[in-house]
Amino acid sequence: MNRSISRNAIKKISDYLYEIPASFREDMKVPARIFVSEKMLEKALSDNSLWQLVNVATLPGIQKYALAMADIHQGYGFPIGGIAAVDIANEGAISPGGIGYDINCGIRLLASNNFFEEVKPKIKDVAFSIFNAVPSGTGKGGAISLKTKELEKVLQKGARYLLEKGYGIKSDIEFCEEKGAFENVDFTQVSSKAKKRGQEQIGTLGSGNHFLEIQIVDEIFDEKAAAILGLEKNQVTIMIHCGSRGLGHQVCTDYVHEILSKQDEWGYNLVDRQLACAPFNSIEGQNYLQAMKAAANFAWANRHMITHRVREVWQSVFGPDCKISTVYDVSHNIGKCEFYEIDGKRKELFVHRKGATRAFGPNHKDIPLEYRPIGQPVLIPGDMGTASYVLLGTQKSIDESFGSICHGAGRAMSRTKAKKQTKGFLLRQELEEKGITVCCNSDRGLAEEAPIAYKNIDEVINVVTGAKLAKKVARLKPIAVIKGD
DNA sequence: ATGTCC
Repeated sequence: MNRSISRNAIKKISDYLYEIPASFREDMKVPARIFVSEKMLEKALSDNSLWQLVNVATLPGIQKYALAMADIHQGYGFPIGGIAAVDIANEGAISPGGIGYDINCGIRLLASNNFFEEVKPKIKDVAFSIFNAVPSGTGKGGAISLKTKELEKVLQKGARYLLEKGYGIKSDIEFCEEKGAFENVDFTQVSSKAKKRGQEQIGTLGSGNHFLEIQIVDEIFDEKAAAILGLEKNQVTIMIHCGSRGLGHQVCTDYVHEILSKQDEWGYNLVDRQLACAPFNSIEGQNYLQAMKAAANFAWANRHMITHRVREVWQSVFGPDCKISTVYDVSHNIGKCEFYEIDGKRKELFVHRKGATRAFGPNHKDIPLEYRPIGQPVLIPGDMGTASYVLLGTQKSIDESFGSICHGAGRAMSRTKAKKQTKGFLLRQELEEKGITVCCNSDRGLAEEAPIAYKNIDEVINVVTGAKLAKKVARLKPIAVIKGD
């Protein structure tokens, strides 16, 4: 099978948009489009990610385009940094690979009411206290332990259940996508094996690229919007990047297995088995949807509990009057039912976002009232030790990319390659020399996430803002990195 | 991403 795609097959539409026409391969139902610069397109051609994007264009019921952003790289079946929307009423298919193994992996940004000068002298103290209060690393649990019935409440009510139990504050929920939970979720679609894996993992960070950073607001691009989001220059923020841990992973594993066994039954003959999908309206499709929603609720509860722990630590270090508030929480691995205009008709689509962040423009009803005039905050982490961005979604993103943009810098090399090319202890030293406190038990874990293993975040951001899918509000710079091994 | 292979 030829998986390489030649540059000649790709048509330039504008400086930030390229297209592989639907005529490129006979099984494509729609064109594949990638929001990218010429320079970054070269990177995308170096792995199988564009072949995967072409495969996505064959998905039953896919509408308009198979889309990818500049942070595209190879994933399970679907590329990471990709978006696919299918018509629910007209043979649309739901695919676990289009959402990813880490269901509702996402970013939460917290704002403290402290400034850099106040935090600087105590940075090691506060960073290591958070490192101790938020368990991290592969397979790690131990923040709290939930009984089966309690875990089931988390699956049904997400972060809202934890708020009822006395963890966190009401505004944490109000400034979270979906207000911290999908409603009316049938949690019985989550296997007992998945539930068991989740019981010890609420309030834990995980490993890989998951992290918690203490940051300062380094630059403001839009003073008015920043004020509405409660951000000022030199203010200290905390960014949490994690997902649904072993529970979400098990949900994906369970349903990929089930759905794979029925491809023939549904008359699907997909070019890559990793694209395995189910008719959206089939029993299996609906069961996966429910399990996916339950796992998403688990992830929101997870970030909510971490927020609670950070707040406790912050107040113990800087005093009880210090405030930690949730600026926003947004997923970048999720599937959602949303309405879009297709050929002049309003249609309900199921939008797969895999390593892609929702970026709704102003006045959308799903944005908190306070933010509605400016648009939805979009939180984009950079690679370790560089910078992260706060952006706002635009109407153009709704019109051109199903209300979505990128999710981060995107990997430029595999974890194994990164480990070979990097000395973890040197990287630790470099970060410390840049004034960044590093809380990580293993140098190997650091090496996997080395900046050279990632694309340049500024370039990725320039593409989405250049294409006017989002607007810049602020740039955040890390002063402490907390991560698992 | 992930009890990094039931």
